[in-house]
Amino acid sequence: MTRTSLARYPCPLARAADLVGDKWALLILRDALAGVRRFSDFKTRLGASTNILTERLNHLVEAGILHRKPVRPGVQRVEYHLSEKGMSLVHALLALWQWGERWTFEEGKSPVTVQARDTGEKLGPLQLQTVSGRPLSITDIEMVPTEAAPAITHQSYAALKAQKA
Amino acid sequence: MTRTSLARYPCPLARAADLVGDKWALLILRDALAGVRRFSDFKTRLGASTNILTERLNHLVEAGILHRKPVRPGVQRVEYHLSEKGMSLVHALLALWQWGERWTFEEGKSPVTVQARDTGEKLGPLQLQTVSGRPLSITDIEMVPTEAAPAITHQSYAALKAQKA
DNA sequence: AAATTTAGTTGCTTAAAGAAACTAATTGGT
DNA sequence: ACCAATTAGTTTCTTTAAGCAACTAAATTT
Repeated sequence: MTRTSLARYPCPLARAADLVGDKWALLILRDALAGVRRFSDFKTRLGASTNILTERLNHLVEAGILHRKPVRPGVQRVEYHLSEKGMSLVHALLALWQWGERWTFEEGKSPVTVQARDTGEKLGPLQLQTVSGRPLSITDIEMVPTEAAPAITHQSYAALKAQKA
Repeated sequence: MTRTSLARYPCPLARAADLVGDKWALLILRDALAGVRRFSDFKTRLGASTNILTERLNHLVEAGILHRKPVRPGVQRVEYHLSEKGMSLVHALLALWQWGERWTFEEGKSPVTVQARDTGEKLGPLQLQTVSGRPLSITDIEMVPTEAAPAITHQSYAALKAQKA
């Protein structure tokens, strides 16, 4: 009865969810993107207990999303830095952020917001587009299997559960 | 020792994470966006046990993300439909999806992808922009407190944990 | 050099995840 | 119309993980 791991599911969303689909992980990433690096700072900002925080940070490090770096050379105390892989979660975090502003606060009542660094302008919604830059609306897209998908697509994902992490 | 609820945290991301920051919720939403409506279809596609699925669907219904609708008038069997609130999670889901394609599969090996419905073109990355439409890169943005934020911003979020859901 | 802060580890308790077995409506076949 | 199968759950039980508290060893401050 081990906990279901989505790491091997043949779906990008499932695999992403396996790594960051968790409340604490999302909050850690929020703070990391805001520049937080130290264990104690994460702790006070999140309010999570140390064992939980330790475990989540280790997971994110194993996943290559965070990097452990000595605070100064020669010393074993570490800071947690975002890797490129971690940085590129901004879009997802920001999308969730904007959704949260729209649906979990009254209009204009969000206590903290994201804005353009240079002019302070508010952000608009993330724009869907094709690789060539043609803008799309949310009804213009569809999920389709690729050539890389053998029989699995039309099978049940349940079969995957045989292979636990 | 109740589980920490993020529902009252003064942060849009925390509140969003409270509602959808969970593996099963994300997978349910993925399938809902792909057009799945029936309990049994969710079950076979997710491979979750029925009690878990029941609980998650109920949560999403309570949160106003899904709607329960009788399959036909006069009958008590229901289908789960996305509300507008649910639909507007597309950006977040798609951002996670794209991150998953980039970082959890080899190039071009994702078995299922999202594309433009009309031409089948691949999607490009979600584009950050200001309300006026000026494109921004991920380093051009910053998190800032608003006027709606009283003293709380510089306090620890830990204090919030006193108020459990 | 002593006191404090930082970054954890260990042990314990409660809550949630997961499996399996069961039930009541609804639907399909003959 | 009747019986079998499917659908949408509920209930019970076991295992895993969340959360708290107390402790420890480096590093930093005074």
